[in-house]
Amino acid sequence: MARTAGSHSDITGPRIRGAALKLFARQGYAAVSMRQIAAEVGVQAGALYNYTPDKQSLLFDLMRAHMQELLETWRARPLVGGPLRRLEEFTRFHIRFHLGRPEEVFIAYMELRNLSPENFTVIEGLRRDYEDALEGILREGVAEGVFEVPDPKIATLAVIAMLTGVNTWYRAGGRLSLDQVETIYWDMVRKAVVG
Amino acid sequence: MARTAGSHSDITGPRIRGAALKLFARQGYAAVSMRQIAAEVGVQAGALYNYTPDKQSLLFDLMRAHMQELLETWRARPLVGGPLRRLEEFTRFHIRFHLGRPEEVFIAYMELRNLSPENFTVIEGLRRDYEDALEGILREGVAEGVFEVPDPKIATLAVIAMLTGVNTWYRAGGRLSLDQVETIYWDMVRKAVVG
DNA sequence: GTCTATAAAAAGATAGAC
DNA sequence: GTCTATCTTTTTATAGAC
Repeated sequence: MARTAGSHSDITGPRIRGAALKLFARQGYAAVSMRQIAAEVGVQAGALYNYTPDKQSLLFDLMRAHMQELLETWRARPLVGGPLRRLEEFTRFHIRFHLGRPEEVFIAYMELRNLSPENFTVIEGLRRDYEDALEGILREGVAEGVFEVPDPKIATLAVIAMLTGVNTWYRAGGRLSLDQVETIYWDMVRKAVVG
Repeated sequence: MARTAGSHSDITGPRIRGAALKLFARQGYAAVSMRQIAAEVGVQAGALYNYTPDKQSLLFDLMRAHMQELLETWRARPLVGGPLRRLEEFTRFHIRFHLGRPEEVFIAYMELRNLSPENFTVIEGLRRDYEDALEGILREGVAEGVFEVPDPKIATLAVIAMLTGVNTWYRAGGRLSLDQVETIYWDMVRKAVVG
């Protein structure tokens, strides 16, 4: 059955989000024009407005989808073992998830200031939920005497900053396998929080 | 002695750099216009071009000055003690220096992609020099058997990422003093690299 | 749903008066 | 050294034909 000429609504939407993801990650939200996004997709700029009310929504939708997937993927994992085992799970999960989505991660960290105030509040809430997952593990470990952490909140932020930093240097096909990288970071995380 | 009307070359230059620093840090390089910078200084946009050839040079000069001051301040410190002592020095120095310059640090990390290729190469070289300072300490500690680090290069990047992360949450006048923050991070760094 | 065309605003940078 | 004025380009977003 022939498709109506010019009708591609089922694929154009995802392609627009994909183009925005790629371009925002490479050049930054403010430096990317709607025309560039349209050119990447292969349509004219005006057509974009059938899929997004404005440029801001494009950014917000990307960031929200990323943060929600991060949270839901973590929460869907089976809860096994004590704090030490779960901290290792978190460490390896965080590295693997983030290295698998470098563009989304880059945008999520770099473009917070380009969100409208209302959108910023939403994304900050999701980020906070994710941090709470790690903080819960650390507090549990402290309560059980497994971890020695003077300030669980700061340790949470320090560990996440350290782990996320892997995205700045890791490239697939490099000197170390993903599993080796996970193990090296887990070694540092474990030693840092175990008394 | 009366000054020539409209002549302020000795103070306008620094004021332009200060305004650019503030605005680039808050809104991002691409989102800031030359007119905004001029308004912040209290001059018209055209006057800026007496002090900078273009917007790109404004960004580059800020980043280069920051990285050079970071390197020179570190190198000016007396070299005392063994690897453990020097790692503590580095940790406390890094936190104190970075928390004292939140805007410069933010720009140095967020605006790399807005540098021209040639300017990017220069800044990356300075950043690499700074990383080498820490890597040297770690390698020395490994050689002396004080540190147990499977991969000094990765440990360098991990430690710097962790320490720089303090800028995302620390605010003067908060629950913890600067010295307390330094001590908490030093505790984690020490444990992470000592076998 | 996509196109062309355009409105309306803002951008980087320059020219020339003072 | 700073100003006003302007050139030239680019921007986001919309209107209306197909």
